Amino acid sequence: MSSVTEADAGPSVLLVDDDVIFCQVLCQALTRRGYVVSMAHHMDAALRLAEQDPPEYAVVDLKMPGSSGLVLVEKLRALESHTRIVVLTGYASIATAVEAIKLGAVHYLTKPADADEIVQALRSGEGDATTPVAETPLSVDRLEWEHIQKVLLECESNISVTARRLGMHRRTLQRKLQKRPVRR
Amino acid sequence: MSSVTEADAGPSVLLVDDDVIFCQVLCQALTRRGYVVSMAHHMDAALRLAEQDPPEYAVVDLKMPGSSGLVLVEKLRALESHTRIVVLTGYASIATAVEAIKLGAVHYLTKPADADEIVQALRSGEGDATTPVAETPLSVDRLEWEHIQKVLLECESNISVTARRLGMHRRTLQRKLQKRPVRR
DNA sequence: TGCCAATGTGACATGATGTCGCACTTGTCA
DNA sequence: TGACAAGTGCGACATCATGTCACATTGGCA
Repeated sequence: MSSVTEADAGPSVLLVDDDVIFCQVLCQALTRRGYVVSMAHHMDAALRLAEQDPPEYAVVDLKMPGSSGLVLVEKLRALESHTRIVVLTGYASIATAVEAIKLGAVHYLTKPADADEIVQALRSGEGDATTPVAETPLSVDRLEWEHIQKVLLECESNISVTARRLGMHRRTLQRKLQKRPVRR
Repeated sequence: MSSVTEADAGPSVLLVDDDVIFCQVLCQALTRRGYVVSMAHHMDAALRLAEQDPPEYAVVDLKMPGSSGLVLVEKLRALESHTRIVVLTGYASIATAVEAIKLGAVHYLTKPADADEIVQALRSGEGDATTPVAETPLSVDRLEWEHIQKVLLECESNISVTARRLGMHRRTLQRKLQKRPVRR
């Protein structure tokens, strides 16, 4: 948890991601674009910063030590409902995307995403039904990933319970969760 | 476009999906659960039904002849903002999921999904709480089997094409098809 | 404090998968 | 009719994923 605060005006943005390097790079990119950036690498630190000075924007990762970034989205919104939050994760799933938007995130991006994309997402307006529909169905691997994520969310991220409900071995589930999701 | 309307009370639900068989099966399942179901297989028909009598619930597919189901979500909400809409699609993506929720859908599911899941989604987060929590989700194997069968059908049983679309090796697909009639 | 459930991780036998090759069929087209 | 492209079924084999057992650690609860 560190903070880079400059004296003058510029929209404030809070970065929350346990990947320190990633944070730093993104911090630079945003600073260069005129944002006043603060960073946190886990939930507690993020909350402390936000309580002290609620940011106008926030970029939060889903996979963090301890609890899910979804919880953070909820808390940030509770603290200051005008904060525009973008979820950014390398472990994206439809289940968490739906949840994130319901909790009030303005957008949901998958890593890798460049700074321009992120800025655009932060400022994006309401939805407008123009998103094209995929032309190919999900691959089996992807479908499995989505299903697992869905059940996992229903089980409040309890891996043991999820494994039992899916009729799969806990060890196997763990291994699948560690891997990054396949595209498509 | 047909409609199954019964005289008495029961929450009304509009099914919109160009897959006629799928619609009929789901219609039966919902009717059995006490819903008053009407069906449409493309947007115009759906809108006509909705204008005439806005439903309390709606289940809409994304991939339909003509325009995207997302447009329909928008229009249904414009017609009657209390309609609780669930998007259900075999061509899911994170982008459309985010868009659907922003447009006001209450949930976003990927096919295959069973009737219980759909009902649960329709009611999710509804005022009077009561989230009965799904008992046993489909096993991963079963899900995979259903998905394969669906795509195989779309590919007119062409195993090579299906394998490519599913991102799996043809040999593997063959083996899977030989083995399972699959339980549970 | 001891118990219980959940988690993260290592190790290992076994089964599933990706990959290549080949023979055979079918439909198209010059 | 022959050449050709695409699909199918199946054998073989190296590699990877899975199920299974074990153990240490953590956090809640009585």
